[in-house]
Amino acid sequence: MKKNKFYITTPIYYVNDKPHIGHAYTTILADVLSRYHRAEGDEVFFLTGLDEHGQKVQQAAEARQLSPQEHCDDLAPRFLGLWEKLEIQYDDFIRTTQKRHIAVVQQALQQVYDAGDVYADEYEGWYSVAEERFITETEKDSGSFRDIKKLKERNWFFRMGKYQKKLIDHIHEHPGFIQPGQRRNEVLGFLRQPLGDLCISRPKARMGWGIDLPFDKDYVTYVWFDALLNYITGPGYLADQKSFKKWWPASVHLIGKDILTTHAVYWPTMLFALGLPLPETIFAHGWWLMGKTKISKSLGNIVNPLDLIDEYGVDSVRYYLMREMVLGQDANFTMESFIKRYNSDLANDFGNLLNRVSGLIGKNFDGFVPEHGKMTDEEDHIKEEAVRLDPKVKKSVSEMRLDGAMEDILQLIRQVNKYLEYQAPWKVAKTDLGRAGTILYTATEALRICAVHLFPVMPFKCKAVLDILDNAGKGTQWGGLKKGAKLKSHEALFPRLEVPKQ
RNA sequence: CGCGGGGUGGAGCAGCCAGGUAGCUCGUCAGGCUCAUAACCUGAAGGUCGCACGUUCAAAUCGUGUCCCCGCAACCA
Repeated sequence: MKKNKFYITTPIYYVNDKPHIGHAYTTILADVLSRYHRAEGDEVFFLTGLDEHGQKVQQAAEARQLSPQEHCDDLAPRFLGLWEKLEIQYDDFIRTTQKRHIAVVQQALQQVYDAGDVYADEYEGWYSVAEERFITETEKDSGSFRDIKKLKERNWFFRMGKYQKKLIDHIHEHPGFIQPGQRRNEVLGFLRQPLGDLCISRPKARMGWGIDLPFDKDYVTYVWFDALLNYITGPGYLADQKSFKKWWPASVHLIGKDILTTHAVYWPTMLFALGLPLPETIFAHGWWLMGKTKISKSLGNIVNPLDLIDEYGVDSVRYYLMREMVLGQDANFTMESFIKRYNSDLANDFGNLLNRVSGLIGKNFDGFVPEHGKMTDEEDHIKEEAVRLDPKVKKSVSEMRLDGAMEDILQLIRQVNKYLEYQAPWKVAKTDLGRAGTILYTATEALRICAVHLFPVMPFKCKAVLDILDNAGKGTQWGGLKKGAKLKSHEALFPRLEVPKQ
């Protein structure tokens, strides 16, 4: 089903540290999905940003002897720099210290307060002096916290429990609300127990880096209540009604599995309290585990996948990340698997196919894409598969199965390699140039279609392919290749990586 | 018995919901081709689908039990 508007978000990243692979993965995934939707003609709004309040930020700033704001201002460009490097085409970059966001948080708080969903109460629990925060009973029992004491503190609470039934009903009525299904079950399991209320304040005496509660100046807002609201600040809640109405509710909140509860429980109840519709989908992906990467002398001691970008190009890293992580599962990052993917998929199959067709067309047709003659069953079969690829990829993308989409495309590329093997245009050309032309046209057109489908994942390399094919059409329909187009000479698209034998 | 997910040839996954020849990628071995980035193509070896019972003409697929791994379990991004 085609939608006209697609509003996708990443979490806003917490700036207590430098950006890492987890941030990069979620953001690339959002970018790839955005690009697929744009390619389908959808209007897209892609929001990402930074979560800059809270205790951890305050502590990180103190450790560097900076003010919290200075600390954030210093880290923000690092994220922006990485997004640039990763070719991320976001539409808006939000920082929770921006005026527009502070205004939304305070007005939202006031609204919820006025509606009677906020009350003050004494909270008593175990407090870790070293960590400067309350810890859970489980954490206390784990014994990994020293210097703990019972502490009683007055705080403001949001009546989250009030919306428990409504949330459960919503999840039941909207099977796609929390994905994958496994996570949905997890949330439903969590909601089987009574849902308590949420503490949404922190006394300034203890933690001052946050947004003032509008109804009590001695407190700042709990960081999650602040952060989640970014999703409505972005499209213009309270500031630009027209824009907000156009974009909200979000199509997809992409998140890591570690922040499922906040997004699937806190956030929806907050939206209920604000009288706003819920996002269509909250999608929790898995984690990148740093597997046992063998250290190879010739490849250097690359331990951070982000370092691969400078070495092997942003496109191959984007491809690897999209291809290697399955749906909502965890994935292992290893140098071996990266090289394997790169060589087998990108160098041997994709890049090599380009060389084959461009080389053959160069030799036999002076580099001009030949006219195709009569299509035999073999050509019809390739064409049929190329046409079928479009709905396949659309389906995989709509289900967030980027690994499946990549595999679908690679299957066609392999099939074209096979087709060439059987048709052997390098032989046919000697006796029947017309027939060879038909074969090469078919292979090249199929390759073009694959490049178009791979474009959202590998924008640089796929643009290069289309350029080599003389500004070939960007459509996924058969026939986008210009007849008589002059192919450009080129280097290997993905030079094979040599791995020394162990 | 807190809730949930998973255990499939050397590795990583699909198949399970709607039972009926166990599929894909990588790796290994043999062969072919030689247009191409020592790439590409074909074939082969390799799995009692964690284990045990049960339902059924028939189970990786449904049910029960059991072992192992993992995730979640509220104020912590």
